[in-house]
Amino acid sequence: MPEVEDESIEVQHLLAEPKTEHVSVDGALSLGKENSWKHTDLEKFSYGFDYIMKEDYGGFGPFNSQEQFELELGVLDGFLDEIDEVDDIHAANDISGACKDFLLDVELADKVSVLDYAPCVRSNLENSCSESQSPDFSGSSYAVMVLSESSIGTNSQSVGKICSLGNEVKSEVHYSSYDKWDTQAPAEQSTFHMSHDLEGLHEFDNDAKHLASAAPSDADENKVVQMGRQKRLRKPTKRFVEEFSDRKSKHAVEIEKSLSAASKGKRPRTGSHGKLCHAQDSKDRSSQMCTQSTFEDIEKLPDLKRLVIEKQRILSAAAKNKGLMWQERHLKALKSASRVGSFSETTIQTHFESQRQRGRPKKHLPRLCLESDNDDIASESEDDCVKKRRSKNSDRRKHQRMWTHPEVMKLVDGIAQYGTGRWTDIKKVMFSSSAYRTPVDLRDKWRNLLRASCAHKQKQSQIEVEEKLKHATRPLPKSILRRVRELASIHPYPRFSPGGRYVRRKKNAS
DNA sequence: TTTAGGG
DNA sequence: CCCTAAA
Repeated sequence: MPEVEDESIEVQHLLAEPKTEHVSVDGALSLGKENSWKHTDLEKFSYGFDYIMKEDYGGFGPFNSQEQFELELGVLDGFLDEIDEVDDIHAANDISGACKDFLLDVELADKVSVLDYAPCVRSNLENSCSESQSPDFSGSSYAVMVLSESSIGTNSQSVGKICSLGNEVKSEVHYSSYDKWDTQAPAEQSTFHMSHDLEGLHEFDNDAKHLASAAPSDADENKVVQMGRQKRLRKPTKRFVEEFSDRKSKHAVEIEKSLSAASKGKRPRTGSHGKLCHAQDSKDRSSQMCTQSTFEDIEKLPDLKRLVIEKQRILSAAAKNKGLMWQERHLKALKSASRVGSFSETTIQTHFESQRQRGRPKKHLPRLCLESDNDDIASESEDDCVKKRRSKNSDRRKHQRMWTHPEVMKLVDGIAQYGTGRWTDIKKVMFSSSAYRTPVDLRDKWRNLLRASCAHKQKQSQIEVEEKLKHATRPLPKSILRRVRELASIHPYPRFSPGGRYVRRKKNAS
């Protein structure tokens, strides 16, 4: 066990070394987040990562031997699975961003990491970006992860593609993967996922050709060719499916809000919107086609599988929509941040932080201009907007972000320093790095803290309170509570009486 | 724009 | 967390 830990730390260190606080490949990949990485896997991973960075971006490099070829494929065996294990597959979106940010940091620090792959990555990323930029994949950052797989046995080779053009980074990762789903499925069912020459995915043919030309033996070539032919989407893991469908409604609401906001013209519209429109639209077509093609076969499938497919359909819809709020929310931060570097920094950091907070919705594919979802049916989308606007009022509590204890402590410190009433200052000083905490948020949180501390103060129902705290996901430590109470007496918040009870000002006070 | 207060 | 009013 200590061995595993050591390795984990080492890998984390290597990957995240340039800037541990904000950006880390480890954060994006969720490496080390779970202990599932075995010692050997870690070794493989670090080697494979290195190799990919050096050779595999933009296509397979030459292989010295059959063994090496297979090794490199095997090296990343857990790669996709890990991404799947991350709370959602859109973590992939951040991988490229993380890479880029990582590179920027490496450059800035003028420090070459131990792996010494940074320059290589950069050039290859750029090459890849400019080379394979196709109409279907142009636009701002989003990610596509698709797997194709040979039909031979259970050892499958897959190609994952990660595009993030918005970050001016496009990366490709080739790996092999053992697809549990297919091995569980009877032979005749395993074809249900096959998609037939999807336009949006035509780049896979290119990948396959890369592979084919690089593959040392005929056997591999065969595999590779089949790979290209039998393009299919990887089915999301069960966990992914469940989480996604759980959040689906929430994201729908988010979109509604953004839509109405955009229609009101209150939200800033920048050039990136247009880009996004294009990219998202293209992606929508791809995913639509994917889902359609899977849908065609739905009749033939058993009920269980039909259910899964239906879920998948919902997922793709949700996936398309999830980025909207992300984009809107980050627009402010992006505007104030410097153009290139800070972009990925902000996004990555946000993603990283959200990763640490279980149960919180993650930020996802940037996605705007839903109206363009159905180019053919413009009127329908208008109707949708109306419907959404109508149901919008149902719940206003959207994109909430759980307050972590460190955050609470920062807030308390800030109040101790500035007192209540200077929330903007506190925000600037204590929460400068977290764009998602507005001064209003801080104030609201302080109000809640006061309430909590006051409730704790009242002895009568202390048992009840403690019960509640137990049930709470993150009960406030007594130390924090105590500080809040101290601070409350030093910096009395206007509407709270000294006694601690929340006093509402009478509206008709004369 | 920021803060206060209500929902 | 969201919204509005007021400063």
